[in-house]
Amino acid sequence: MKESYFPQQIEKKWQKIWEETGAFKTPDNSEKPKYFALSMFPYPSGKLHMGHVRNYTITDVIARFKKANGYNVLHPMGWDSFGLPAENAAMKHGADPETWTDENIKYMTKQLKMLGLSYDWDREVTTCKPDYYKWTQWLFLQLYKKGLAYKKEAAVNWCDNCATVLANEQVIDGKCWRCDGIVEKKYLSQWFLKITDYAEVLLKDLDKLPGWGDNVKTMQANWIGKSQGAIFKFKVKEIEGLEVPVYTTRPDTVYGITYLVVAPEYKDIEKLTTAENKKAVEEYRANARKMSEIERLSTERIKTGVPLGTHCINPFNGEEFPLWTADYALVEYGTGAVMAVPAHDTRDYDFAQKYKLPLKVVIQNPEKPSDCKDEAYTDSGILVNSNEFNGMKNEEAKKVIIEKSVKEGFGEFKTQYRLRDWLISRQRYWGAPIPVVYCDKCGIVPVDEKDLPVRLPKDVDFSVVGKSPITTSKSFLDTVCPHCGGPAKRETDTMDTFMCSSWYYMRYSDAKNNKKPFDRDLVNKWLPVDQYVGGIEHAILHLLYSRFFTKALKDLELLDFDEPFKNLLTQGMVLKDGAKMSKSKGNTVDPDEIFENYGADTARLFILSDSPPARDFDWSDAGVEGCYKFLNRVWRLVATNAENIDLNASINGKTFSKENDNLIRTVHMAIKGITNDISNDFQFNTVISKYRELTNAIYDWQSKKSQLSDEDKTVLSFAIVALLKLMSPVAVHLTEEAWHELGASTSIHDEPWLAWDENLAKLSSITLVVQVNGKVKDKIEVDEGLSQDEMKNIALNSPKIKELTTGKEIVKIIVVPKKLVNIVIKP
RNA sequence: GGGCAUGUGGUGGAAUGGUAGACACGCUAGUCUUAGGAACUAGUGCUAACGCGUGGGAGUUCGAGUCUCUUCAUGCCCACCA
Repeated sequence: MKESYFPQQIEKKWQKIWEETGAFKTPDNSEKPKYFALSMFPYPSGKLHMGHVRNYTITDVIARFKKANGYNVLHPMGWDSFGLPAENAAMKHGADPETWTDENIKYMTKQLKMLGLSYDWDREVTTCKPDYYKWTQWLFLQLYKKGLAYKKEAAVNWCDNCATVLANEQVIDGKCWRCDGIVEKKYLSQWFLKITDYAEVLLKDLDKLPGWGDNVKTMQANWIGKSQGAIFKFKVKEIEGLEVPVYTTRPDTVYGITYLVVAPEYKDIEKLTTAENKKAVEEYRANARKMSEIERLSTERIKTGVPLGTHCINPFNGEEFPLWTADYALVEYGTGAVMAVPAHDTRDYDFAQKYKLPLKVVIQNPEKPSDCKDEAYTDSGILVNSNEFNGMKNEEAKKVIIEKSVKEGFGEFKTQYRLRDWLISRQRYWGAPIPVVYCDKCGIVPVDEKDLPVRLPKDVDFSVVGKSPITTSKSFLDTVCPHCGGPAKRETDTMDTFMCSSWYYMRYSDAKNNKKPFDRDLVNKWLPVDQYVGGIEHAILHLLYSRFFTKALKDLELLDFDEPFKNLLTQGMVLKDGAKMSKSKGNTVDPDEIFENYGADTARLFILSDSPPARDFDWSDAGVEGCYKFLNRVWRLVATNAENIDLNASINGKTFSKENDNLIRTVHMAIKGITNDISNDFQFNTVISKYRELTNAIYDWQSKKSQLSDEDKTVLSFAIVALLKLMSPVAVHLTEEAWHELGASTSIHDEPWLAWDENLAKLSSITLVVQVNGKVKDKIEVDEGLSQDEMKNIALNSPKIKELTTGKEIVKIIVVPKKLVNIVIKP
């Protein structure tokens, strides 16, 4: 065995052998229990970045660990390959998006293979291929038939740069999530999925996910945004028969209303405006329309509004108050109208201050009454000025006040969600065409299932501006109506790529099926995903959509489970010098260079070593170097001892010298510690520190031996075999090469994981810690298995302790078995 | 403004309520080398020392990095959602 470590040669060699022998193929049928380990599949942008390396290494180590522990592991990979960058590249370089995407996939596949990942490539899924998007389209049709996909005219988020609409989830601070362009509101007829039908169950079932982090769950819960309250209807004084309904979560403050606000886009606003106020209201509304989302959402912006001239009547007490329009009321939430209670709501307070509107106190803190002149009182308290409800606690009043409104016919209980329906149309080329046609006679008609897929046309002009390139195709647009056979036009919108990624993990269970998206038995066998690993940036978008899809497909009886991902690990970002790696900052590290200079095993080891997976990881060149040196150290340890190592040596049933016994104990402790660290939240950073501890221990042991006896060789063999096996999920190539150099003929990756002996996984002696008043004052080496009294005596007889306790009154003595004695004295 | 995280040496980070700083990076000496950015050995929280030390302040406990309250700072997510 060569004493020098040449990762590049070793890695290429084994990658080839593994591929040729089909080492990572996953059979559908196996006696073993299943385990589905999944990384979020990448967008084929061109090259892997370190975030990918981290993500896939984490999942790969999990997959290999589970495989060694007796599971039939499904560990697939695929490509989220529809999307705008391909189209932009096409526009820039004149390349076909398909060619551009294919080339990227080819290159990135090569990189993934160089990383030594244990994927079953037979199950590869590529969302832009017709054999995949056919089924995305098919699923759309099933949702359409079930009434979960619909088209409607709506104010949508429009990004001019990308010339397409965006889902609410894709608008960040009023800007486009992709290009940072300013998002405007436009009225367009668009396709939506009815995710709001599932709002309640999507919220409630978060409780079924103990394997998800609370941060992700609260983010989803906040996004769904459930609130409970009431709708009250207010009669308009000037107009017979017209009512303005409002949604409120504070029905207890209903006696404190002093005005009412409707959104500028409110449907009845023109009717509610008097002739004198018409001009001012029109101006205000025109201005609101022009404002971008960013300006409008700005918190710092001072609230503005204008009166409409009309009034409403409070049905609870007959009071009259004016109607205003102001853009702090949102047309798309609740009813688009708000009852304003300046005394008990900070926004209403600010507005009332500005326009000198009155305020009326109806909730009081009995300990600290306030007239609310200086600020709104928004905490709980006792009702005042509220007729029969005076003296009630406001939390109790909420219910009875709504009950009164229900009984008298002007109100109802109402649960409201902030979640909106999912807008899935995109006016872009590189996506799955929405499979419907428009017929003059029959209207919207779904494409016949047997005619799927609706293929993307090739005869398109990518240089067009301001509209989708797909509309330039001559072959695509005209078709016949599947219903009446008459002439019809195809839908030119394509689907949001998040549709494609909402079900890809199901396709892995039956990737080659050309009869259906997946076989029901196979999807039920492999899913849900046992461990999903990916970035926190998908906490809302992808993960919420996927949960919705799973529930909808269950209702369509295509599968039998209701949550797609049992356990979720959200990995932290990869940083360099404390900042996120990005091309614009110029602080990226190219994985290819790392593979070339140090090898994949070093990259894998390092990316797991410094931080726990959920935390951000700071890339350092010195750290890479350190990992490379460590692998060299391991290699040298094995190589210099190759002649002394017998893979078949057994320590069972033998007794050993003290120092050999100690090395055996160290190995058992390492097996136990590493197994527990992986099982417990995948703490790979401590796993790797235990590799180092074990390696150091073997070197130490060896440095005390000038010559090895047969017993020594047996113990050394035991330790080295354990070290290699424990390291095999991480340093996949090095351990395989060493394993074979030591004479094995089968793969180390087919060896079972190691078991430890609880009696050996601890030190033979213990350190007795002696404290006085909780402070450590002495440490004494003692045998294990002392009685509590013996421990106490040893502690009290220690010279250091005697010195401290002489002449002092001992109040009590605490003894923790096998650990410590704490002597409490009076000071 | 709301929610969720996170605060431990020069740095990344370890610590079932029981020896704080495992394991590394870095640094300082030294050995071996023509040389070393290789390898190995020793040291490395602060303090001259008594001692002091897990962002600050309180509390529970025989004992707190860990539990409770409070406060500050940083990061992320949401944000005029009535």
